[in-house]
Amino acid sequence: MSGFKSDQYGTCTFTVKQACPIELTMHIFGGKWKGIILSLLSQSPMYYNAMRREIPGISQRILTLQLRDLENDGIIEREETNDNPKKVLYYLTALGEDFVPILKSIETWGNAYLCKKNEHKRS
Amino acid sequence: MSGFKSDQYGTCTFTVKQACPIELTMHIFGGKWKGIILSLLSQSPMYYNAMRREIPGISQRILTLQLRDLENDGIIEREETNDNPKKVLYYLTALGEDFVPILKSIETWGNAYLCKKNEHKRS
DNA sequence: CGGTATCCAAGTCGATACTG
DNA sequence: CAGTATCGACTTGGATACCG
Repeated sequence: MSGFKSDQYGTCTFTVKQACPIELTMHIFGGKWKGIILSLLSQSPMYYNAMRREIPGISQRILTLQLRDLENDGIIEREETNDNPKKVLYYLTALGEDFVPILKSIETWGNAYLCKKNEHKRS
Repeated sequence: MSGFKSDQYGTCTFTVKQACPIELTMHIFGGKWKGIILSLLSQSPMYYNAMRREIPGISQRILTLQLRDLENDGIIEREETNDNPKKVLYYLTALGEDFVPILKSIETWGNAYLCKKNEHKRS
């Protein structure tokens, strides 16, 4: 992806009219871990450390980065508790909820794809 | 994305079971121009140069690369004519066709997103 | 017409260490 | 607990030139 900040998409000037929102959406959800994050948050709101535990292999830096991206793009929101030390709860916005059905279709397609590939290997 | 070749996904070992096919799918369709390419091919099969004309700003190298990716992942196929000079027709496979409805949902979501963002700017 | 080859810039991820 | 800072590695995309 090439140097776009989310806010710049408002002035997108593609001549292929319908392609632009697709690229935008793929850019928003295309981070390496964003699918996992979204599918976790689609089940219930979740605290930062709970997410880390549910996503083995992700580093603190990367989790924070991806969460910031999603927050800046209006897909999730964060809410700090008053505990000490504080905890931060993440949850989907309405915009994020709207994407969940699409995420499910994507998951379904991916599973079908894996099946077909495995068929190929066996033959 | 991190060094995965498509074929390696068959041995994916994520503990978050459902997240893997999502990441796989986003990886297959996540290239910068793949959305545009797919939405063009969803309308009709298309020759290489016709695609170039319909996607202003893409270079030959990149178009070829993205087409190769999609071909290797089983989303599109190519067919050379016997003309001289030869022409190459690209078209969706069944697997690719299956993704078209999802692409439409993604486009719809993206348009809704752009609307909301523009509302924000005006207020 | 439909590509390759080369070379470079930018983006993205990751490991590690440190902090309020 | 939930980050930030730094630095390095790899991937992706782009400009340009050339080829069968």
